[in-house]
Amino acid sequence: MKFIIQGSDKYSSARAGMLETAHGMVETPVFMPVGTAANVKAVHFRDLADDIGARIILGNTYHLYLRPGTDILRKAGGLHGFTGWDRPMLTDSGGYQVYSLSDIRKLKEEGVTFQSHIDGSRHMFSPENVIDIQRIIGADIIMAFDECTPYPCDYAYAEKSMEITHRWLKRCITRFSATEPLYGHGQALFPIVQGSTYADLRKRSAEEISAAGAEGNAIGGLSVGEPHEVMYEMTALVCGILPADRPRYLMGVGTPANILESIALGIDMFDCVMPTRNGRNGMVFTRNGFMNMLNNKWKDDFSPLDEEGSSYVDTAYSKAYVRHLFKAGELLGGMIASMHNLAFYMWLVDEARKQIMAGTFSGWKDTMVRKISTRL
RNA sequence: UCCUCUUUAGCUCAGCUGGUUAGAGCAUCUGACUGUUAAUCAGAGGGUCCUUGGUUCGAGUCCAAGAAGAGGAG
Repeated sequence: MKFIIQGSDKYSSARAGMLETAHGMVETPVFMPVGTAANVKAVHFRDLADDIGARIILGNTYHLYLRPGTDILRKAGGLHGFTGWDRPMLTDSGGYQVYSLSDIRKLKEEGVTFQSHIDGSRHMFSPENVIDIQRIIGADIIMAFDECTPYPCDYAYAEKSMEITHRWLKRCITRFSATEPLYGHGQALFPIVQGSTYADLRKRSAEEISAAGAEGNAIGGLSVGEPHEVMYEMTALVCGILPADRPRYLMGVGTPANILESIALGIDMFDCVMPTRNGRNGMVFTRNGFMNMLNNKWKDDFSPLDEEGSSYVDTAYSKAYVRHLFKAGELLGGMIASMHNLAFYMWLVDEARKQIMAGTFSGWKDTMVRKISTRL
């Protein structure tokens, strides 16, 4: 996997790049729509590719392992074969589920035992089998198995957790090196920096992760409830240590403003459920601010959903109509909002890229952050 | 004409032998959502308990009369 830096901002750490994966080139900064269970919820793959212009999407080891399971995925030729999506993919390792499903799991040195949220059955994830499963899923980029610490997290636990994540990384790399891709295309393994909100832990983790010499690096354990300033502080600190010539991936982030601020700190890759989940719940992001489509004020606003939007849904449907769909509990509302929001996120990172290349990123970013943070 | 039943939030209804500030679901309005256990979750507003009179320390609840609606008989 190759990463070429094509431009960088004079007044911030923002950069524009090109990531070469087995399934094609990815221009950065990039936003990866979250497709947990072999689909991006409420959005067709055709729309995701053609209308939204998604360049790379995410899958999830935990969810795909439980359902449909590795046998089916193997027979289907991996997740690409199963879904028909022929662009790049990245899979998360299940580390986040260790955090989000914390009431039904047990963490030990060997790995994590957990109960399925679907049927309660007992399973175990270890660094080794998480790599094996991700070989079967076959994504272009796969993630190391980590523990995503909650916020707040006391220092002692954060340190202990970070250390186990580091030990797990070594085991992930060993297993990764000892195994081959199954479908004739290469895979890259990204390790994950942890350390909660403690600067010295983040520094140690970033150094340890950098030393692994991976093709790209991720920052995890942020955007779990900590104040934005803390998130930015940790991101800046870690970006200053991670190798500059490799892509940096800030996991799970975030709001449109979070993304622009983090691009300024040197992040190249993002993923977040926000455009799709919040979209299904009636929230629509635009370059002038965000709207809750359930609000009464849209009931007779027949103007386009977003006259500046790039998706066809933006002008095909009015605000009043979309509000009606949400009020009526119609599925189409969530589909329209998901499509619009993803297209908006794509526009946001594309525009950031253009501004970086043109040398105008910083000023544009400050204006944009103000605008997109406004409630309409 | 007579008999029976019903009347409580915008809607559909709970509310015991009378006893704190009359509740629920839905609807309405608002908020939350960050590597998806989420088309989810949370909060708020909203009442002449049909009317009038009575019994009682105290009535949505008991009594009387009336009103409106539904069903039945003639």
